[in-house]
Amino acid sequence: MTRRQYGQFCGLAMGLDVVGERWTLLIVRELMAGPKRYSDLLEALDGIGTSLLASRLRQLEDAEVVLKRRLPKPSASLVYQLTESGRELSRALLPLALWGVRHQTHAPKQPDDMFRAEWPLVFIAQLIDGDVTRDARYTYRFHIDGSSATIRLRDGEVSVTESDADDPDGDVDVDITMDAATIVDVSAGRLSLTEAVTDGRIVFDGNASAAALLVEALPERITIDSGLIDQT
Amino acid sequence: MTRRQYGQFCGLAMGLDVVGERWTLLIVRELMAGPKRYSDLLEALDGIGTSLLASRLRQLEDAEVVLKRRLPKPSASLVYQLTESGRELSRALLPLALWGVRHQTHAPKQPDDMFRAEWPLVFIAQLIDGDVTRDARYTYRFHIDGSSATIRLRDGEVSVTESDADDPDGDVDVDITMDAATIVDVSAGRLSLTEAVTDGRIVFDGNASAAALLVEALPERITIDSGLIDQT
DNA sequence: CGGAATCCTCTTCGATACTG
DNA sequence: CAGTATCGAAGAGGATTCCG
Repeated sequence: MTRRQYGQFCGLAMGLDVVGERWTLLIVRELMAGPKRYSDLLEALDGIGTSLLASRLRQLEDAEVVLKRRLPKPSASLVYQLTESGRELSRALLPLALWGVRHQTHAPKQPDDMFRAEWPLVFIAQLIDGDVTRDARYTYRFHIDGSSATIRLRDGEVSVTESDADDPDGDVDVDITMDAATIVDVSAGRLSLTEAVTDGRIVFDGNASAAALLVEALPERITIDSGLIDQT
Repeated sequence: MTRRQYGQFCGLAMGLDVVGERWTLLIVRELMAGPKRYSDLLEALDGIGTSLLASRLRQLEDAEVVLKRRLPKPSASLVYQLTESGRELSRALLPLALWGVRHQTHAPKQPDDMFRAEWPLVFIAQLIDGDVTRDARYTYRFHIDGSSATIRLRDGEVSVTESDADDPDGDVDVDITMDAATIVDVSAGRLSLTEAVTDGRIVFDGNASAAALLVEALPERITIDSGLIDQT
């Protein structure tokens, strides 16, 4: 069984041969918030159908975008995670995600739309200026429309993970609360970060200097070019 | 008939709801080389099938990524072209295309792979540094594996168009010849521009200072981050 | 002739059921 | 928990036909 390919000698077409099918890039997005198990993916990607997920994961493994790994001792569960190539792909998705949120926000939020706090955060995390956060070791827990996710700054690295809202996890420095419409307005550049804060649409609670550092490390206003600015 | 949507309140998912279906992004890539007629698109996108092309164009019009326009007087033919939103999308595709060419070049080139000189050039043109070319008015004709395309620098703007190799078009300043493997190696960063020139894999013929300007305006070596560097 | 709509076949997707 | 098997529905590919 040979998958449908475009048969074009072109970077975009070759990329789409690998990650252009339905659901594939959303699986990659899920794994941008750390390694996940098969059933985590199945739960996050409502509607995917179990055999299609299995098939997509196999394709991504074959393309060396994703690898399957058995977690050490206590858990011993199988997880899927991004390879180096997968992480490079995830950086290439930021401009596309910013374009999508900027041009394609139909209604503010359909009542039956799915939403997870990690979805915007894996992209916004890419906008954090590493020079500003180089020596910081802070943990931010976001609460957005009933969903929670955590951004950690460690040794100049930024990581995003999902989190249960009532997970004790005592190392949280700042709790940040907003609704889904707000983070989309900010992501689309319709609302600047300070506007959102002064309007009370984003509420910080906890270590004030940690909160200030995060605001300083993010662009004041996200533009379509934010994803194009070199972050080295 | 309601199109298949992901139903997720996420920028990437919303973007893919519009441009994530088969062929859609390749239609956008075609229009990055200027307005084209229906039958031009049908010819360039081998295998698409006429009714699918019509349907995709209608979706892109509805999403205001593409618009249909009647050309003035003499030709009076219908052309499709990118809107401002479509041009922003095309900028967001550069990192994805660079990822694709870097990680997914299977064999050097399958003998039955389609190829057009404009395909790599619409992306490479985005890497041209506008500060360097601000006052230049040069025309470069590329000849790659039997296919030709033209890059024009005008008033700080860069445009790419397809061109018939034997089109007289007397305003060409430099002819640039290479094979498809070379431009892919350069795009993937496996070969630097000066290496390619000194190895004779890229041959310039014409106005030497125009040629030197183009080389100066391009990155010496294309990296996965080249698409992420702000070009303002 | 350019720009499609129709029809038919084949493939892919989505959902449910089932298995190691 | 991590998938495979199955099957009806939707989408894609190719040829032909239609319209202005």
